[in-house]
Amino acid sequence: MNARTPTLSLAQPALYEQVAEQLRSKIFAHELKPGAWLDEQALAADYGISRTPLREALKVLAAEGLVVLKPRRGCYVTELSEQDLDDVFPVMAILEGMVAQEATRRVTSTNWRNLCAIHNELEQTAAANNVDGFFDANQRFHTALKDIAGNRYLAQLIDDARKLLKLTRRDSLRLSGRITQSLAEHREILAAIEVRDENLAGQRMHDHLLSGRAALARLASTNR
Amino acid sequence: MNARTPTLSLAQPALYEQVAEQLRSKIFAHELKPGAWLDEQALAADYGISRTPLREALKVLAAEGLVVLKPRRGCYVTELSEQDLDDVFPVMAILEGMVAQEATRRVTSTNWRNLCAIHNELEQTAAANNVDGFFDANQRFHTALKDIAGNRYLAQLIDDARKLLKLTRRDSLRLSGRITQSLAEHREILAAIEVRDENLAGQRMHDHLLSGRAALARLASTNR
DNA sequence: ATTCATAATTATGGATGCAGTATTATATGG
DNA sequence: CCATATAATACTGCATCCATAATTATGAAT
Repeated sequence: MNARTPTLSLAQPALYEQVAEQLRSKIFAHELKPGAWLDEQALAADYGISRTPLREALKVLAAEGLVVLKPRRGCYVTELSEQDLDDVFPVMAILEGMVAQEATRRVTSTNWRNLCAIHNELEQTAAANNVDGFFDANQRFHTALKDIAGNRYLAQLIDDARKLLKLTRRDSLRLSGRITQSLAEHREILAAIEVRDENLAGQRMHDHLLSGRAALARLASTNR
Repeated sequence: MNARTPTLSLAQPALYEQVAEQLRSKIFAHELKPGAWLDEQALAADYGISRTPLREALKVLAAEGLVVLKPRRGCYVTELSEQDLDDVFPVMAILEGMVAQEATRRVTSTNWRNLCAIHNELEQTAAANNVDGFFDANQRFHTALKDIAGNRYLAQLIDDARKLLKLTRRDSLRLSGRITQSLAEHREILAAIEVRDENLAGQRMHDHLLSGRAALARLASTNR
């Protein structure tokens, strides 16, 4: 192995991957709404590329569940039903619970300080009623736990599930009182980690996720 | 909607899907071994098709984790490390545990009779030391539970994980004594379902999967 | 003989072109 | 005026072709 052949290729990702990422952003931003048809040649022309890499990108997105490919009929952005949410959320709750459990087992003093730092941001953004800041810190808290848990497969599944859930633009944190409740739940989770009670931490994280689902359901019923 | 436009298209799957399925079989049969390079034009020539649908199939397999795509360097069958197995198995144990729990909650008398019928096959094939028969009935038992649980997302994750595990040809059931132990565990799971103790059923299924992992690990150490 | 540089070969990534099927528009009959 | 049949259009799916990067083979120099 010499300097000329970088095995850890920092090479730019393939074109189809770049396109897939662009499309993901468009889907998450609801620039491409659920149910919308993806016009291959229009998109290809848009990006100034041919249909070949674009179609490969669509295959990837289909595997992630973000779009559905109807043979001979084209590609459409996935529409999540309430039933789908009811299927995905409990699974995600279990998986996030497992992360919390595993992380509690493996947490070091360095990790712990980092978690506390992020939690402080949660406290402060919540006090300032800064929803976006809370959302961001919340995301980083869960990411930090995944890193501590150290199970790449588990982390992958959770990331995939989160991508799916992003298809619904609804955000439970915008529900009145939800931030306060979410913060309280986080405090309890952190407390369980502090005393190294892995089962309790797992259980509380699990319930935390389901509590988020319930909030989302309330949001759905008020929004109609 | 008229007879001319079958919305439930029974149309044959796209070529890239057929190819993906063919390749999956080859990978599972270890005709294509972990680490092996997939020669695009050779395979395309083999199937008598062009490289385009073949490459689309490879994207799908990559998303499933069965192959890895190295930019500008080609496509290789995924090699699972022991670490990967240690990551995947606990997750699968959790998921299968959730299936058992959910199925216990929803099982009907009809379901129950079906489960018992399959379990009887387990008993008989085990008594006859029919490993392949036991393997098959075992598969159908788990599938039946997934159907009863009725969570499509959960079922999908488990199927994906099982595909990954098929990359290792090792089969814990071939380990001496494993069938007897597996059968005993199944009996306990069934008993928990019978008394509708969902938590116990989930716990026992979880442990059953981990017991399978342990057997696999023993197999790995004896095989070297 | 071994190592490095250079040339030839080969494979991947992407673009273009074409056939077949879905969809839409048009026309004809009731 | 509406429904059905037919024609026109448009898009998907696949094949072929080309450019570029990677690998291998060849040759020269130490």
